[in-house]
Order: sequence, then C-alpha cells, then structure tokens
Amino acid sequence: MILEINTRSSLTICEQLRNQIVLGIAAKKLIPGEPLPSVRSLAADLGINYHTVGKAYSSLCDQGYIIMDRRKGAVVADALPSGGEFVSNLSKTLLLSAAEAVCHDMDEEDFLELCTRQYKKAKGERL
Amino acid sequence: MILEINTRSSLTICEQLRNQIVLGIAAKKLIPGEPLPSVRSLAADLGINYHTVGKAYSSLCDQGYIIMDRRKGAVVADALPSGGEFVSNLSKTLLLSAAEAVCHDMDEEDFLELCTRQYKKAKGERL
Amino acid sequence: MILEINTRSSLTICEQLRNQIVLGIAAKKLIPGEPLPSVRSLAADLGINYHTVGKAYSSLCDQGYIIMDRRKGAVVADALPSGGEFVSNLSKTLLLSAAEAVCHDMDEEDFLELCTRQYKKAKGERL
Amino acid sequence: MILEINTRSSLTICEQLRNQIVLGIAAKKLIPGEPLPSVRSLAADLGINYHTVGKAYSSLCDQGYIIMDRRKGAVVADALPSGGEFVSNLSKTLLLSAAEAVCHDMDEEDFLELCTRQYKKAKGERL
DNA sequence: GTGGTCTAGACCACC
DNA sequence: GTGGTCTAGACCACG
Repeated sequence: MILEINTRSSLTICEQLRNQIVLGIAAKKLIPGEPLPSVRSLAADLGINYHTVGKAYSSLCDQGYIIMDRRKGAVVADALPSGGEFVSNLSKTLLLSAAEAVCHDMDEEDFLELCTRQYKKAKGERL
Repeated sequence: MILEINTRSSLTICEQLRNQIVLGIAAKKLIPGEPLPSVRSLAADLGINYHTVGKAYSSLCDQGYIIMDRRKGAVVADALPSGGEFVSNLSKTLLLSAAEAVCHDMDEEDFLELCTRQYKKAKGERL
Repeated sequence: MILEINTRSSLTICEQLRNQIVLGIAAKKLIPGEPLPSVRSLAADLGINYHTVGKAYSSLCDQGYIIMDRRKGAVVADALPSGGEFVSNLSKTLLLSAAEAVCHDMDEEDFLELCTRQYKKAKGERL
Repeated sequence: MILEINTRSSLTICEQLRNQIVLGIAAKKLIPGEPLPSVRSLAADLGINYHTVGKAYSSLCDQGYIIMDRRKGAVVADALPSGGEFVSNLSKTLLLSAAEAVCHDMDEEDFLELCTRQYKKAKGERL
C-alpha cells in the first residue's frame, strides 16, 4: 500500500497519514495483524520527520485502529466494536455533511446514492 | 436561531460557528435573504472576540453560504449549485466516514440508515 | 501550589508533572474550574521545555483530570466518575503494591493502616 | 507457576516478568529456596530474548526478592525485612493511587475495601 | 534495530 | 498572549 502526503493540503500531515491508514484498513489493503512500516522507515520514505509519523501512529493506536506491539512494532488491529461514542461522533460528522448537501440543493436520493458509492469504495468494492 | 459555542471543544470557535450556521441554513432556520446578526453584536452575545465571528462569516462567504453586503451586513445566500468541487470535497469526507464505519464493522445497511437519518435531521424533518 | 521536578528520578519529567497535578487535585490545592499555568510559563518556571509540559497536560486531559479550554487554557476538571476501567487499572496497581507488601512481611493490618494514612494524606487531611 | 507476557502492554516485558514473579512470591506459588527457571530456558519458553529475562532477574535480585547463585541459578529469597526505604517507596505509590481514587470520587470506605480485597488476592486467599 | 522522551526553534491559527 | 504542528537531533530502554 502506498501512502502519499500533500504538503499543500489544509489537513496536517499527521491527519493525512491517519486518514490514509484508516482508508487502507477499511479497504483491506492493510489487514489485521499486518505490521505497518516502522516510524523511521515510513518517515524516510515520505520525506517527513519521524515524530510526525509517530504521532499519527499513536493517535491511531488511541482510537483502536492499530496496536503498538513491542516485538512487531505497529500492527493493524482487529475490527473495532461499533461503540456508542463512535456512532455519536460519526453522526455529528454525517449531520454536517448532510447539511452541506442540503444547502447545495442535493436531494435525499442523490445524497444517499453518494453515501452508498463511498461506502462501497471504502470497502474496496468495484463500483 | 440560537448559536452555542463550546470553548472546550476540539473544534475552534470559528469552525463551530461556521458549522452551526450551515446547519441552520440547511434546516431553514435561516432562510435566503435573511440578514445574520452583525459581527459585533453576535460576538457580544456569545462573549467571544469579534474577529472570530468575522472570520467565520468570511469563510462562509468564500464557500457561498452567505453574502457580505456592505450595507445590509451578512445575508443568507440562495441555495448553491451542487458544483463539481463541492461534490468532490463532500465525497472525500463521506469516504473517510464510510471507511471509519467499515473499520467499526458497521454494515452497509446500518451506515445508510444512519446517513438517511442525518439527512432528514439536517433538513429539520421529524424523525 | 508548587510543582517540583527531580531530574534524577526514574520517572520521566512528564510523569512527575502529571502525578503532582493529580496529587494537587486530590488534595484540593487545585480546585475544579481553576486554570493551570500556561504550558510556556510553567515550563519557564520549572526550567524545562514547554513541549514536555504540553505532553503532561494532554495526558491529563485524555484521562479527564483537566480540560483544555480555548479561552482559559488548561483548567481543572470536575470530579470524574469512578468508571469500570479506572477501577480495573487501580486494582492492578494495588494488587502489585499489596504483593510487594506481602513479600516484605507486612501483615494485612499494617498494610491497611498505611493505605488509610495515604488516603487521608491524599485528601489533604491532617494525620 | 505459569508466566504470561503481553507484547502489547504498555509495560515492558521486563517489568511484566518482574511483577508476575513478585505476585507469585506473594501468593506462595514460588516459595523461598525454590529455584527459578534458568534465564535461557524461561526465555525460550516465553519466546523472548534472554537478555530481557536476565534483566528482570537482576532487578528482582537488586530488590532482594531473589538471589542469584552462580551454581543453582536464581532462587527465591526469604521474606524481606520491611525496611524504611521500601515503606517509603510503597507509600509514594499508594499515595498516588489514593489521589487518583479521590479524584474519581471514591470514598475512603470503598478505597479501603478495594485495598483489602487486593491484599487478600495477593496472598492467594479465597475472596 | 525498534519506539519513546526531552530538548529546541520556527511557524501558524485562534482569541 | 494562548495552544498546536512540524521539524530536528540527542539520548535511552527494550529486544
């Protein structure tokens, strides 16, 4: 799996890294138990500071996406339980996205179609 | 329409303001042509710095949600066209939300149900 | 309230800071709502790097002891709920302490007396 | 007695080993005079580096829990005197635990009940 | 080799 | 002024 960072993005490098890894896990490009590259090697590959990678890894670890294993380094965690806090946060994000869609005159059908498409894409299914 | 800010949120006050106004427009609590409170009065009401309000207003203006009129102040804009750039950004956001849902073992049906619920909620419909 | 760091301790500066603030909150030397010094000023007072203070603050924030407020900086949080995870962690720590006490031939009565004393001391009560 | 290590714990393998042996001695699963497995065999059993086991053994030796004998290898030491330095360290640990309990609104009675329970558990008594 | 800590300086966004 | 990010280099503990 190839990670890319865009230094001109409004998202911080750390967030971009975190998001791409989440996308990778969802699409099964990264499978549970698989070790991620070490902070130093990934940082070198991407041409960024390894502390930045370390921070992205530890935020992913806090959120349960990956596990820091003393022997294997960072490894992808098993699927997470869909807890209440997660749903609550996701709801807020989706509510805002929905509101933006409404403001742009996107009707419910179109919005849901887009949601469906993105869900399938996230899963890595052919569209 | 009542705006609330939470100084302890991870979101900046500016973003909170921007988001709440977008939610308000979507829910038709704020209707096109309606003037928003002046930067100074809203800042005073909320007990925040008026530069913060100004910044929120200009980002909303940049995104086309409101129009800054030198005479009337800020007014809610008409519904926006669902342009390519907007759809592209929205897609990215939804893709990430979908990926997080996938990682939390949420199946497509549950995800879409949540999307539907949030769309209706954004529109201000009874659930 | 005066914080001190010991550069020769086996605990990291960050942990020492964190622990002393927890002790301060328990003893009501720091009361809920009270703002802590800014990372930069505390770091300057203690002669350490402000990133270190920042890290201690954010770990305290993660654990719910303090809250980062955009206006007031870091403030002491209200008393925390005694959740299951907390009790589970505390139990492990106490179990190990108890085991060490047992290995040193400390009987139950003495151990409990020590626990009582430390509880009262933590609360800031006269002994 | 069976030792288990968790490579994903925040505690180092060395500390886990040390703690489990202390727990074992307290619970009399390991009795004074009993030889511990050799550094190499234990390391092989646990699938870890033997330097790690060696380090755990020497820290236990420094603290008086075990004795390193060139011939018999490591053997469990007799019960230790409850010296001043030990009590002082234990007090610090308990003080911090007590403070955390106070911050989580745990009253003295509950805290002491937990301490009692953990003491009995450490001794290996039925609860 | 790994990750983690501490230090340090530059820069930015927010208030 | 505040906290936060990114960079960078030195050092340490662990395995």
